[in-house]
Amino acid sequence: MHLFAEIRALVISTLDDMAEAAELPAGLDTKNVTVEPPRDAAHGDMATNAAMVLAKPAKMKPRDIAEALAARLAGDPRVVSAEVAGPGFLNLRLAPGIWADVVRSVLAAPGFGRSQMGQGRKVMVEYVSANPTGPLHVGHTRGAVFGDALASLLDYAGFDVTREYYINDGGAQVDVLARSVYLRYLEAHGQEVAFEDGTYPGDYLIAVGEALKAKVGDAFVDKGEQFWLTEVREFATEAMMALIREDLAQLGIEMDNYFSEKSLYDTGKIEAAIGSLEAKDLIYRGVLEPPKGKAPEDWEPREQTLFRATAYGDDVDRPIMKSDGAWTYFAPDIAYHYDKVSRGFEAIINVFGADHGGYVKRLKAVVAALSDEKVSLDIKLTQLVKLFKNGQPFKMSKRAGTFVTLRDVVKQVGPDVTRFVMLTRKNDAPLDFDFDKVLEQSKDNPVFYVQYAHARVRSVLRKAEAAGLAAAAPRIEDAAEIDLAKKLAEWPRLVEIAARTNEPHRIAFYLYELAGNFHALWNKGNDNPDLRFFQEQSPGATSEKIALPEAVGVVISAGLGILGVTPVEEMR
RNA sequence: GCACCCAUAGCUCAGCUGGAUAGAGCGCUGCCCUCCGAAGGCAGAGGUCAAAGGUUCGAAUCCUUUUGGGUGCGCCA
Repeated sequence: MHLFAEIRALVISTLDDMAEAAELPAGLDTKNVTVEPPRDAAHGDMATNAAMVLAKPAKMKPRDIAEALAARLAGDPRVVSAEVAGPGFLNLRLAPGIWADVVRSVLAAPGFGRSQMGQGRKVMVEYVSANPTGPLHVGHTRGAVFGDALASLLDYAGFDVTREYYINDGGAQVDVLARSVYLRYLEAHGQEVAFEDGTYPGDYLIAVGEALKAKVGDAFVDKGEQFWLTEVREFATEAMMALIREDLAQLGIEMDNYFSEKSLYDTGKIEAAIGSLEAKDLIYRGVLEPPKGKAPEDWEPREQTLFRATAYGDDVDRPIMKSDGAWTYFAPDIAYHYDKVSRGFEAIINVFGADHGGYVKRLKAVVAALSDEKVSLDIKLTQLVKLFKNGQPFKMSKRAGTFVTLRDVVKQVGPDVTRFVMLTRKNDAPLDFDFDKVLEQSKDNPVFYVQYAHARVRSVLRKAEAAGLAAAAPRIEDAAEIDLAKKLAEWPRLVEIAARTNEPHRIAFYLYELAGNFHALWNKGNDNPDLRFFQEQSPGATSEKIALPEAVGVVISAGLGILGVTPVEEMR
């Protein structure tokens, strides 16, 4: 039951009736007609802007349309009253029984709030995609959680979602990794080594060096790079990816696919992708202007092979081949997105760190060009995470060895808290993460507040179960009960808004509000025993009362499920 | 120099394909809590939505310009 969709459908069909009866011109576009909860509860249960949206194309006064619409809507059994207000809003009051219907439908079948808006369309969410050169750190954590929750959200909204990780194993940085592992390997053989600039000195490679020794013995000792680089690179990359998969597993993240950049080279895939662009006359040889104001001291004009990105909204054309004839990093990116498009995804979403903002336009240009603008690409940038401990900023430094890994965070606060907190901000807003505050048990900690509401629900239901009682037809009468049921009715609508905007944080904020309404009702029960869910004297009344909290529990678990957070049965 | 993101209450932040008197938490002020569901509750004050123009029946939301902060900018991925 999607109450807002139902009432909107009622409004639209009523408008059609009016057109039929010549009260409105025929063929009006109703796509901008909305039915939404009014900001002020005094305005009723729902409001529609139909009259204002249609006034101009119908060449009528908004109030005239609104009044005619109101007269017809009032005939529907679900509508108690329809009043014209303000500039032409139509405020609807719904039959009191409707809130009990909402609660009943939450309990009637699993999946209340699941949407078909995706219609099974294939969408890819690419996220994390960290270089395979070390463990994931906090910055990656946010992208990982965001991408994963977004993927779940889209799945919940009826899309066919693929979660994918792009392994940057084709560039120079995996050579650096290989050399670093080689040094650890020599170390494992008892040699003294020095980590120069441009190598990774992290301790996490010690075990990899030892594992390499266990595998190949002394075969590579004191040999030139040409003897070992390829093999060590492969060995090291695999070791890093194993590490990263474990990191992701700590957060409950499981990718559907890991896509290797290296697999694009020497297989003709890059050539095929570039060829596709060439066929559209989007590849040419040319010379770029130097960027102004950046003072490139060694700038010299140079002819390069370029992709005509400006044809699709980018600021400049982008080089795809170096002067030595090798591909630039951008070429495999083109091939990778060519591959995504050819796998039949209708929508592609990439989750990047905010420092990759500069690539947004060129990638959009690539996808638009490759798909003839048929495939949409949305790039979500996640902003920085600032760490705090007891309110004090916590500085990260690789050099000082104080950089915080994903594993550190999960170890300290657990996967559920990590995930929820990472989603309590919009993706493009910076996030403060305080190791102490996120564990605080108080109202200003959303994680606790939402979990506490769920725990209270479970506690009530356990108590009822122990007394042999189950939920019966709900009675929703008190204002606090109605507010809570109304909030439940908003859930399907909220899911669709969140999915349409690719913004899973809206789920977290909704859950906080839902928990707030639930706690408010609970608190009212403190003063007014009639509002308690468990009625000591009356099993029948208890059965009627517990339907509402049970429904709240269902929606909270569904919402937390999207966020990847486990709902708790009790607090600690 | 250019591009992208951001700017909302003292603080941290929400704000729906543009909707009515812009919301929440913290902090602040006042009241309530011997017991019954207080790891609290209720109520209140607090705003030039960075600034100025524009679009429209209607703008925090869309467009332009300006200011302030962040990120990035040809043979590094």
